[in-house]
Amino acid sequence: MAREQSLVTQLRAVVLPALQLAGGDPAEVVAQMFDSILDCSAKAIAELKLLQLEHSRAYDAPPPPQAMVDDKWRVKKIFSGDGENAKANRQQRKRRRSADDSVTLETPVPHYDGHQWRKYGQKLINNANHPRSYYKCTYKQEQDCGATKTVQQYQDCAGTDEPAMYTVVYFGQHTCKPAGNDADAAVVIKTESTGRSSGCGAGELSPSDSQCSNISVTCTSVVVDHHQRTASIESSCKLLDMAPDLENAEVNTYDQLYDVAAFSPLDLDTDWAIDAHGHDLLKNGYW
DNA sequence: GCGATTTGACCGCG
DNA sequence: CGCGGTCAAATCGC
Repeated sequence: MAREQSLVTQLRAVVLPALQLAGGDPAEVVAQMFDSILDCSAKAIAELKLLQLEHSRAYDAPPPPQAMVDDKWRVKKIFSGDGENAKANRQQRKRRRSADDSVTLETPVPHYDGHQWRKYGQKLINNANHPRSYYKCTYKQEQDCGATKTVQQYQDCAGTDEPAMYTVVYFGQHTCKPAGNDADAAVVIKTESTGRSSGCGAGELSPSDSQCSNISVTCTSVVVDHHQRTASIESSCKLLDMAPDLENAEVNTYDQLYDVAAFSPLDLDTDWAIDAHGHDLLKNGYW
């Protein structure tokens, strides 16, 4: 995947200048397509890295979630705490990160890692051109999930064809289960017309950010059930313009299944989970 | 109105 | 004392 990403980036650098010389709209459309391809591969890489991390932790005597959280944070002052003083309460919560137990990832699309995050801070860091953003798991409150991450851009993309690159550092481990996720092993491919570009997941990036693709998507929902090896199109969408006979179609082979999926734009903002079939593929080295 | 983001203040650590 | 991480009130936006 990394190799593919590198090659696409190189191809982009070759093709785009030529198209821009020719002038016209195609250059813009092609640029958006390249961005979308890079978005997809970066998300896949991020997901695989996280999965790899979770696997390696599973084999390395995983501590109970709460113990992990407690080990990760060091609290210097513990106040016996009748809570009479708001400052004292805040001090009790003050913690400092340990460099251990963190995973660093470099990616042009820092938000597509399969989890939902809430931004809680932004800070200018010494000797850095861009601020660092701080995120915690959306489900921290409800499910006491201790996962956090920081995102910092380290490569300027202004005036170049290179995509902006971000350093993403993950701390802690997700103990949450995203809402509305059934135990069912079906893969749900869901996209919707939000007007928001596919490249701007958490809304952190400015509209001018080069990672934002302006390709609009109106496909609303495709459900793929690997158990029954069927796919049904749940609502009409642009997908049907490309393949009108797919509506309510039954797809009986995996090749057809993936053909359907290939027409469907990936929703990179949605939580993704690898289903049982995916785990089999992983186990057998197909990915 | 409510959830998410922004931003200045606060705090611990080195 | 400076830096980085977190908090929480203010603000935004749907």
